[in-house]
Amino acid sequence: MNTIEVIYENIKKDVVRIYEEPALSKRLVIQETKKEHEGDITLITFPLLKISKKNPVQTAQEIGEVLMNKHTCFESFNVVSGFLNLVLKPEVWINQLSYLNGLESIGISSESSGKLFMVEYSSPNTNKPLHLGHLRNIFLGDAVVSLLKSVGHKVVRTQIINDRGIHICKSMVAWIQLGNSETPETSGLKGDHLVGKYYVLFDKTYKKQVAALVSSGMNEEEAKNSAQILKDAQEMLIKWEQNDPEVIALWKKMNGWVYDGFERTYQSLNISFDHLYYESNTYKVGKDVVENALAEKKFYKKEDQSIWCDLSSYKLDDKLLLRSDGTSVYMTQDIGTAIQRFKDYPSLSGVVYTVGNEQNHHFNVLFKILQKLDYDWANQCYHLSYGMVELPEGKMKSREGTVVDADDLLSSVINEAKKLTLERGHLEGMKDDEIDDLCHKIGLGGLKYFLLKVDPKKKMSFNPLESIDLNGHTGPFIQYGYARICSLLDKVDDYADFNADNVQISSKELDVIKSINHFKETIQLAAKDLSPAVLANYLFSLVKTYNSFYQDFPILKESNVDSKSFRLCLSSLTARVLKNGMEILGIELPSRM
RNA sequence: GGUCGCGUAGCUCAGCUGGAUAGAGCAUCUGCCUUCUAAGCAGACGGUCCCAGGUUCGAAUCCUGGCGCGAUCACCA
Repeated sequence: MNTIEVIYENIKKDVVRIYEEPALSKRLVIQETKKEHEGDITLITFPLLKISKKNPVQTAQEIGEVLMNKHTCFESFNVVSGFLNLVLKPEVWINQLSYLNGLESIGISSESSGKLFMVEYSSPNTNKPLHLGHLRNIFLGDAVVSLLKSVGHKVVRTQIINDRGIHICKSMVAWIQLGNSETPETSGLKGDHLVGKYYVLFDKTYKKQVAALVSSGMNEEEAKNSAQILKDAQEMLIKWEQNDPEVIALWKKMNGWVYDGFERTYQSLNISFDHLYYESNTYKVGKDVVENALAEKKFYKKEDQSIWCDLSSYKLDDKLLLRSDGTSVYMTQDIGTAIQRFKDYPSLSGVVYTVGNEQNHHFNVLFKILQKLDYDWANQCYHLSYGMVELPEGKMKSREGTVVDADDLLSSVINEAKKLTLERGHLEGMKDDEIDDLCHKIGLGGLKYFLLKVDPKKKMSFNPLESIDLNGHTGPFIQYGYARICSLLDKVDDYADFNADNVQISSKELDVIKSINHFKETIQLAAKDLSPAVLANYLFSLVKTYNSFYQDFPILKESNVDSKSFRLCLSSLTARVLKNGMEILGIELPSRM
């Protein structure tokens, strides 16, 4: 039985009964007692004064006496100004520990909610390799998937592959004109890096051409529109939408390279997806819907044949949905994708779009358009917006070459982890491939934790040196705490049940139990807010609390069998919480490091 | 200019639906390895919670107005 939960409920009921005021239970504030005061549970009496018609101290005293008389779980109570602090008997906490220890799966819901969610994340453009910003997206999305699962939902992991549009054509044109038939095999480059190279080459050539036109007397505006290589790309996009076989063949070939490259990166990140959507398919759905809606007069057409959605009722500017040349834009594709998803999964309770906050406006508009199209699921779409990742010297800019490449970053954190691990020299007897595996876990875990510990909606600053650091508020700190517990538990064959009467519980042990007791509500909160950071910060503080206890009590040297078993139980439970929690964040815990 | 977001220690960040003396990590300094892994622990130093009003028993938290930073307002994605 979850004793603590029951006690909270009882306090509520009793206070309601004392004042015979059912509406009270909503206004009651019951919380954990702050460290600096004596007690476990605190009831704040200020909201009750109007009903009790007494001063705060008298009210607290009155309630305290009733609770003490009625229940056996309280040792004592004290009143500090308006705060009623209740002290629980130690055995209540020991019982709670036994209860938690007996749970099959601690913190994670074993019951299904019956709801199905879809989470979209990653979704990179297929013209550039992944960078640091994508990593925040990927780790965040993946952790949100696990959070939703751990509160009982079913989840479909998805990404939309941005495989069409003018940006793809740019790489293709550049490859034809400047590529010398270079392939990943001949160049030795990972496919995504190779295609990215031609995207950059396009940009360089384009700028050169614009500059040439300007120096020959054309004004800049005009030059930007008439550079030959840009025209070539635009022409290619039209051919692409017309299914020109040659263009399609090249497109398939180059996209294939990119996918191979991404797949390799995903593998080393331990990431996978259940269902992929391709813009090259969904833009057609979008186009059809737009045309039908036009016929129903939900949208309108301008003289130049472009099609628009009127959003003035939402105080937003009108939005273009089909260009005058008939090709579709980003928004058209996203409309199609959303519709396709609810067609494929009619029982969806929600779709979460993990996309950077620079697109807040885009999603705002998208959801409004879907409402305008009368889809009843439009309000089940949620934009999980996250802030940009910046470097100490400022924003990442591809033009200035300050973009942090995902593959490079990953291998550098793993190398660094290896260097530090070998320096410590605690791994005697471990094989080389085991060490490599361990260092991958540490490096990747450190990186994930670093990107997840910050509130998603805030922009964050990424310090390459600090991310690799293994001290302080980091993933490896938590991994290390876990490894130490594993090593401790390794040294005992088994530990018996303990007799609660023979256990003297210290305040540090109490802190650990209380902290563990918060695990479930932390997950629920994190899932509700779609914020893995809440969980990440919780796990860190749990390790700190545990370490503080661990330091003071040489568990294996304890002569009292019950005390020893109690502490081992506490340790193993902490390890289980850490394992479950870190798994949700997508971080593996090595049992030795 | 309009809209949205952010502003907490020297730096990076916590602070749940308003609650008691605002917390961590890094950095700096001091202790602790003959004791279960010192990637650790204990302690010191460090704050006008951007500013000004308002709401109330009580505000870092809610409201209004400033200031600062960022994003966005594309026939780019």
